[in-house]
Amino acid sequence: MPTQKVAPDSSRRSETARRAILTAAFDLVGDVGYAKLSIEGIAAAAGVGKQTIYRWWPSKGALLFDAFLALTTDGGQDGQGGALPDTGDLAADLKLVLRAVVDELNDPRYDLPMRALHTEIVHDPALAADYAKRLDGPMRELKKERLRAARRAGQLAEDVDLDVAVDLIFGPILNRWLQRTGPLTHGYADQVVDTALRGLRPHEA
Amino acid sequence: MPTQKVAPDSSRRSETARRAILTAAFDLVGDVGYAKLSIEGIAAAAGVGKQTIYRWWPSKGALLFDAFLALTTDGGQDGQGGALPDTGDLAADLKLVLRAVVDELNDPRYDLPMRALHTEIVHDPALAADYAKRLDGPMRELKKERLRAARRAGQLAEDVDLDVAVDLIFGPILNRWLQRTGPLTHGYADQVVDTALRGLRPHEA
Amino acid sequence: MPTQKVAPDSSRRSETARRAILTAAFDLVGDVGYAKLSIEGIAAAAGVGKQTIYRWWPSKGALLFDAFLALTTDGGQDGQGGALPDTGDLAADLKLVLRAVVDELNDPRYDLPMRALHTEIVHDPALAADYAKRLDGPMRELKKERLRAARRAGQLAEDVDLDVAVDLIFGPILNRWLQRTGPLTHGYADQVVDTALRGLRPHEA
Amino acid sequence: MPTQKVAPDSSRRSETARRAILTAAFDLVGDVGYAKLSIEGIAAAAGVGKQTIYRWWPSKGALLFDAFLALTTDGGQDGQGGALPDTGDLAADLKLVLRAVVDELNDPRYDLPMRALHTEIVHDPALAADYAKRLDGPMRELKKERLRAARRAGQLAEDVDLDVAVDLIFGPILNRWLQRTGPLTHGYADQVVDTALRGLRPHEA
DNA sequence: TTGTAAACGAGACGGTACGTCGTGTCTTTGT
DNA sequence: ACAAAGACACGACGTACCGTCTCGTTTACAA
Repeated sequence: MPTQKVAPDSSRRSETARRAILTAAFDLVGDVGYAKLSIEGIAAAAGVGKQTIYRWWPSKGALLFDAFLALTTDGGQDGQGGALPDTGDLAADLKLVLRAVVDELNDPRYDLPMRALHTEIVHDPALAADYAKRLDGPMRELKKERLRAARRAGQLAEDVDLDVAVDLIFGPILNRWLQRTGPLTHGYADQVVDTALRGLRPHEA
Repeated sequence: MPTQKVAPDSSRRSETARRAILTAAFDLVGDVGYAKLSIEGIAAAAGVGKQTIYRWWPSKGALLFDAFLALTTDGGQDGQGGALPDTGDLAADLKLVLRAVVDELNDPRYDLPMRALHTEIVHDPALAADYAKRLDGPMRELKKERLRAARRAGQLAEDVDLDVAVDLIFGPILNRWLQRTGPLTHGYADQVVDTALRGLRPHEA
Repeated sequence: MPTQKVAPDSSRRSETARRAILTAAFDLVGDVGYAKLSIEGIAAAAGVGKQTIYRWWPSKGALLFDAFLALTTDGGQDGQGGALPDTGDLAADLKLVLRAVVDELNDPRYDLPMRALHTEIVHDPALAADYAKRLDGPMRELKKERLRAARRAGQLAEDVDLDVAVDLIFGPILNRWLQRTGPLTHGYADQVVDTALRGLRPHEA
Repeated sequence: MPTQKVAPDSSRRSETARRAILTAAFDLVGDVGYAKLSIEGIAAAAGVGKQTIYRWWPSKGALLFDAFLALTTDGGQDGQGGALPDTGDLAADLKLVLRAVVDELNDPRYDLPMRALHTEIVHDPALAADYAKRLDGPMRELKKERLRAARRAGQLAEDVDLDVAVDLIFGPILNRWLQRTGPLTHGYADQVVDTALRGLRPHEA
């Protein structure tokens, strides 16, 4: 099997500059926030000419997205081989995952960059599509895979739409984080999982 | 019944200018989008000096919020007397409401302004608090009221946290709208309601 | 002899406000300089509404002029009874006067206000006319009077134009002060008087 | 003879922009006057960004000065080779020069710009120093050179300070122009020269 | 003595310009 | 050919004042 190497945009391209830019972008947005994040600032922080940024990224959002992708997928491999845990207990596994998500969203190191990225996505359909394909898509597939396994194990209704299920489980956490409508805690994560699995209706008998 | 008079911020304040600004802000954000929305532009469109905006609003977000509040609460009374429908059939009622939400989110007249407002809220905790108190809060209360009625009618489990329930029902729609992870249709709204009410687990016998 | 009282512009006019404004204007221009002098600042410093200034003065220059007139003519009466000294020695008398002028121009308390007033005069012909009539005119008359006396005493050529003579004596000092083309000293004043009186040509035998 | 090339402030600097700015500044001040002269207006008239002005000039006065220098020294070379006329008749030569000065000061094309420049010099010591060195200084040297020649020819007293002499001859014209204390005519110029040369005292026998 | 009309302090208003910052493009000068 | 550097035209920022315009509140004259 041939080594699957991601082709660089150009053989001429300076890998040094690329990494410096991505790192600077990620760090800067964490420091100064989304509103004060500027291409100029990123270039200066990266020790790079502005043109080098404009040459390779079409928009601040795209750069932010790449920065995010590069610096979160780096050490751990969230999206590649990282399947969701499967101990057989769906609720427990989901709680584990959701608690991890909650922790990440509460981590100030990721909070600002993720909010920034989120904003760009909200306003840029092209970026949203890219996001759906390269970040949300793979993640969602992993989640659906876990649910499929649960269904096979008889822990999930046959007629449940897996996408809706994923939305039901992960949507509320994201919203509470974005809009700060309440504290984002492990307890809340557990409640969401339990409620989503069980449903809102009274338990029959 | 005493005259219900809203106290103005200042007796000196020009109501004409205030309304012109709010209208211009709302209209402009719909025209040019969030990224190109400028105080300068709003002032020009409103026929107003910039200082008049800076004098009364602390940030672009606050202005946007007020504009949103003033121009959506105006004709219809969303938050005051507008209780959620209660026909006795919880699922049907929720679907009705959610479909209305979907329609609104799909209305290009509201799409851009709402995205803009959302972005400001995401990045400004103070504004988020204001939003929680003045917009989301009352709405949420109405929703919870409907759920309480359903619970009294035995259509809702006694031990369900109402806030979590609201999040479960309304969160997914908001997310799909923001991130464009899929088409925002009546069908999707129905699916969310059904799944949320019934739960993900297999139906017991 | 009836008291020669200057009629106020209006019986309603507040003398308190008027004096506060003139004082504030003079003091402020000395503090912050001409460029940063603002009507708004004067009003604030005087504890007065802006309109009270606009009501009584047509321009910043006019106000500055009045302030100057009021606060320099106050204690000593420069223009009324203050004839130039006449000891019989024209050169000595002129040197005395010129040295006093030099001292005044070197006094930081008067430097900035006078420069400000000068600037307004240079750019505003109407103000220049007013200045010529109310400040420069009387002063010049006094100077010419002294020169007339000198002429009667045979110390001045019969055919000398007195206005030109005054210009010749006082012009150079003013210029050196304004343009800082050299140090403004008593010695310079003496040189100017001597040279002006004697002329540039070689002394005949 | 080596090419005498003035070093630009920076190799990167756009000569086009520089000239456009200087020209626009000079023209604008002539059109709208000193009070209404704005950097913004100059930039617009020059088809240039404001920053390009702020980048290269520390103040409006400095820009005005450069504009003046560039646009008056351009065609004719006022300061370089332009020695004062020397026909042997000092009075006649001085009258010629002074009449030319009078004409220039009366030329509406130069009146407003010169008043503006004068004002900036009066209020800005740094600019005054620059002016003394680059404009007034060379001019004054030419004048003094002519006077030195006259002295050598026995037409000037040996003990006369040449700076004072220059002040005496040129000061009055400048003052009358600035303060409009009288009409600025050739006749006045002649009178000043005659009086300055002859002195105010009676002609001895 | 009491209106009443002005001048007053305060300050909001529509504007203009300020001086700064960031945009995205372009040019210059090394590698 | 790409990169660092940075000038450029442009546009928006948030601030300071402009001169005009109400607002109540004194204040002094006239009824």
